[in-house]
Amino acid sequence: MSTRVPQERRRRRPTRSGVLLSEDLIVETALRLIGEHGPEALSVRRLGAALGCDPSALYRYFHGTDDLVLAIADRIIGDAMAGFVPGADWVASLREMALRVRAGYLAHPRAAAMAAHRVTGRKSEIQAVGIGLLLSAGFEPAAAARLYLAFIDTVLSHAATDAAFQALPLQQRQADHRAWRNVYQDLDPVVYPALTAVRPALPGMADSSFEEAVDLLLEALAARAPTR
Amino acid sequence: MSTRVPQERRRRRPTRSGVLLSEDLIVETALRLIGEHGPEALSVRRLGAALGCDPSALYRYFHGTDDLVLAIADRIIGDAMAGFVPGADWVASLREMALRVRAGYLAHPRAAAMAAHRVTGRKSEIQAVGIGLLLSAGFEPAAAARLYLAFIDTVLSHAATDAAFQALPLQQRQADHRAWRNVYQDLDPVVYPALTAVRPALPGMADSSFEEAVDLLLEALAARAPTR
DNA sequence: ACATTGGGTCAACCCTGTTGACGTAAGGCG
DNA sequence: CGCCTTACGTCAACAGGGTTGACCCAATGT
Repeated sequence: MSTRVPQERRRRRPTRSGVLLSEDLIVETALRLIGEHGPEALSVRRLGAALGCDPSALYRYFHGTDDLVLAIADRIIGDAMAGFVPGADWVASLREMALRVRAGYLAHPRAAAMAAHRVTGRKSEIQAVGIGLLLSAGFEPAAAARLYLAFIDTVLSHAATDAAFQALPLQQRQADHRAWRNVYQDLDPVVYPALTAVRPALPGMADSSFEEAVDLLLEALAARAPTR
Repeated sequence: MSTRVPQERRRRRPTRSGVLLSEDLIVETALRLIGEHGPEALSVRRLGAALGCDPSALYRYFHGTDDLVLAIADRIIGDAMAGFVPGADWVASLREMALRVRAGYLAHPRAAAMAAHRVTGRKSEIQAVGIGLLLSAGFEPAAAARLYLAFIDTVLSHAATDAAFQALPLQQRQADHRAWRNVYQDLDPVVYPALTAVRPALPGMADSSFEEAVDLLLEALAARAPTR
């Protein structure tokens, strides 16, 4: 689960500035902090200051920074998938799941970039729905599990990369952008004749290949589906 | 490029302990440090100690930690792709590229996990070769660029996720592993009847879905290829 | 041989996560 | 109603982090 200090909490005591701490409040404040001032603005000390409590008070709710990050990741995925119900069309349903995951990450790019590589309970819940969709498509249980894992791992990874790029400071994003362009301008047309033909068609860095990748995966899955 | 302090460097002066600093030596020492003692062992101070120089000396070669990380990422990708030449079979060539990228990341899991989300010059070099392969497959230039971007982005992202998981401390890896299993054990068979059928077929967390995902992508690309 | 300056060193600054002791008030219970 | 326990907010301290500016020495071009 998200919280690693799972004891039932009674004995609430207001902080010095009158705030009643809670796991939810901490996670929400952390998300707000990250969203407003960037991912490096999240520190135990700053979070404590934003909450109006001593930094060490947070250790009553989370075992450490890692725990907090996991809770944040859980919250992001949970929000993104809230209210999702798979439909009759399994391909369309898988696509919607993928788009929801990405939307959730991009809604909190900097938080997602930090947390995306950790497996959490919420992420696992997604798996239950997804494997069911592939079973309904006629795949054998073993194949359904294997293929869905490949699908969702790819979606989560790709979405994480998108989020990580969005999370970079504008300066670095532009520098990375420039790096792409420079490569093509500096390359020798004799060595890479193919590239000169492509140059005008190169996609801008602003675009993401996420949807294209999802389409490719879904095409391959549909082609492999037994009943058609 | 990797180094953001690109001035030609003359005036070499041995350090107090007799070592001649260089960009390469620094990157190699950093990789060694990370490989031996984990990613959190990489700090300017420790790196200085390992090199036998004052920590601040490193700022003559890299503008800061971020620069250093970029240089490390560059080195990893460069090493992985060293000596690669695309063959006649474009599908096989793309697959080899994917496997090389992943192998490179897994060779330095902790370094890759830290650096994987940054775009670097080396990564761009890969693109030149890849787009050429898709052009040779008969794709239009615009489609070739778009599809290859989707392919390589996915491969890099997925490989980064794999590396990030390998980079986790054993304790956390096991905890994440347990989280997966628990979800299935705790789920209600009435709500998720599909899952109970799959349970014995669930893949272990040790396995990665990387190759399966690459196969799916390549299948979709082959199906879309004009000349076949 | 000299002037220039690259670059290694040192000290200092302020940040970080984390922990142990401490005490206060909230809640259960008689 | 009032005591006792203990959850939990607070405080102080520690070790470690990145980064910078001043300093100065020696390697280099002339």
